[in-house]
Amino acid sequence: MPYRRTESVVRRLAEREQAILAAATEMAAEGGMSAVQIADVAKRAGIAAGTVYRYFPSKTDLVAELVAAVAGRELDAMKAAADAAPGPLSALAACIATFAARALHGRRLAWAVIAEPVDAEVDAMRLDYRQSLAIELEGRIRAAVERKLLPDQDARVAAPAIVGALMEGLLGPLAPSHEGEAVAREAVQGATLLALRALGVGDARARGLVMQCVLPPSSSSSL
Amino acid sequence: MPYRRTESVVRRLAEREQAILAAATEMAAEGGMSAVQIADVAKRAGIAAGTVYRYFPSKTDLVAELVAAVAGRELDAMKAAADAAPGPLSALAACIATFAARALHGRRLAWAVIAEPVDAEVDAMRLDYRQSLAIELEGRIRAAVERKLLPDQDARVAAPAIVGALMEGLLGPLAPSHEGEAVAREAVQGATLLALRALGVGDARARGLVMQCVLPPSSSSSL
DNA sequence: CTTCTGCGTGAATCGTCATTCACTCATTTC
DNA sequence: GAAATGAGTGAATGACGATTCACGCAGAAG
Repeated sequence: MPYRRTESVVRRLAEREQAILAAATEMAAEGGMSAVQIADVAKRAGIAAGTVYRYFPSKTDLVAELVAAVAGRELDAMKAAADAAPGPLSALAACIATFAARALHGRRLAWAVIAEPVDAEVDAMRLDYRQSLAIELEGRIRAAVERKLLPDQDARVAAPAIVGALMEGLLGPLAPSHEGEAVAREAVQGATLLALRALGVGDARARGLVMQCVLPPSSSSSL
Repeated sequence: MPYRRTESVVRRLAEREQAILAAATEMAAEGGMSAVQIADVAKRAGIAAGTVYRYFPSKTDLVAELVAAVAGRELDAMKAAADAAPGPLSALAACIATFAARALHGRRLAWAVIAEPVDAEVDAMRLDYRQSLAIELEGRIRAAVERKLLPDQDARVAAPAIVGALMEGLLGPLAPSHEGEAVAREAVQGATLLALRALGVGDARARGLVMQCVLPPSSSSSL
């Protein structure tokens, strides 16, 4: 009978794979993408460098899974928040506020996953995330435009622009530090307000929407 | 008498320095920052790799000068456009439209200089540019807020957010291709409109401002 | 014309990481 | 328990680029 993996071995292998992924994610969250180095990831996961290659064919694949995992969580959160909203505009607001709040909470990781410099191959994976983000927003924008809740506009341009505004305003190196919880909340509200106005929601209406948005507690972290 | 550089030699040296800078800028414009490699830059400038180091102590310094040169031109253009405008809001609109139009024209270079991934040291230089951009906008926003032409807001957040929105909407990898002159113009107008609305200018008013903005001809390229 | 300074050269060097591989050891099979 | 399988190891390898340097040569000084 050929060699077969015992269940306990299978579990250990799966755990180890998760440990590697987790270690890589932590490295990214702490030091950005450039800190994700095989030797360091391996050390943090408590294994040898070569072992990483028993689980991931290349660093690119590892990073791709990392990005996919983080992106999936974030997109799910956005969709959930939006789908729970009463109308198209509220959904849009919820979507934006959720992204903003969660991104701000796991700031460095969000930046690493969405915008930080890496090599071309990894970049392709990140594009997927950005695209998913943009597409999610795009759909919500289109829905609102169709019902005349927003002025006519090209959602193809608007969606990425909103993503860019939030990234740069909240995450980018120029963004203020957002230390305390209160400050962070304010920043998220300000950014959301700005984004809604950008789409053509009037200032007063936008303020109302922002206030209605129960900001997701930072509990379900993006880490 | 000690060795002295003849005037003709001085000129040649200066020309060569410019040639290196120009070559580096072209490489960045064509292939992004990662294409700025000493060996290639040297080849394009018609010199040997080692020679580059007679003019720039390190690659970082070379890139820094590159960024500074491009940034200076762009900032000047923005300031000129804004200062020629009749009022604070027009100035803001002109500023944004000018940045958008010029960035779109030299798309790849603008992206390379402002947002593309590089190493930490080079990044510091780029921060300066982004900061200058943001500060320029920030001042204009503050001026408009003071005169009650815009709703109260934190210009520290708004300015970078606008830069981010323009970058991501017009330059980023997700942005549509903007082939023809007409399409590009439309994209710039759309982005400017979005930016103005983001700051709290009403949709109608914003459209008027955009229309008034005589978009700078693509003549004074950013290359 | 001779000597001297210093620019230009580009092959060699150095550093940084990802990736590989010959080997050891734990687990499985019989 | 012995043989077979494959997981884990980590030093060695390789690739990629920036940076250096000893040498040849053009132009400057006298």
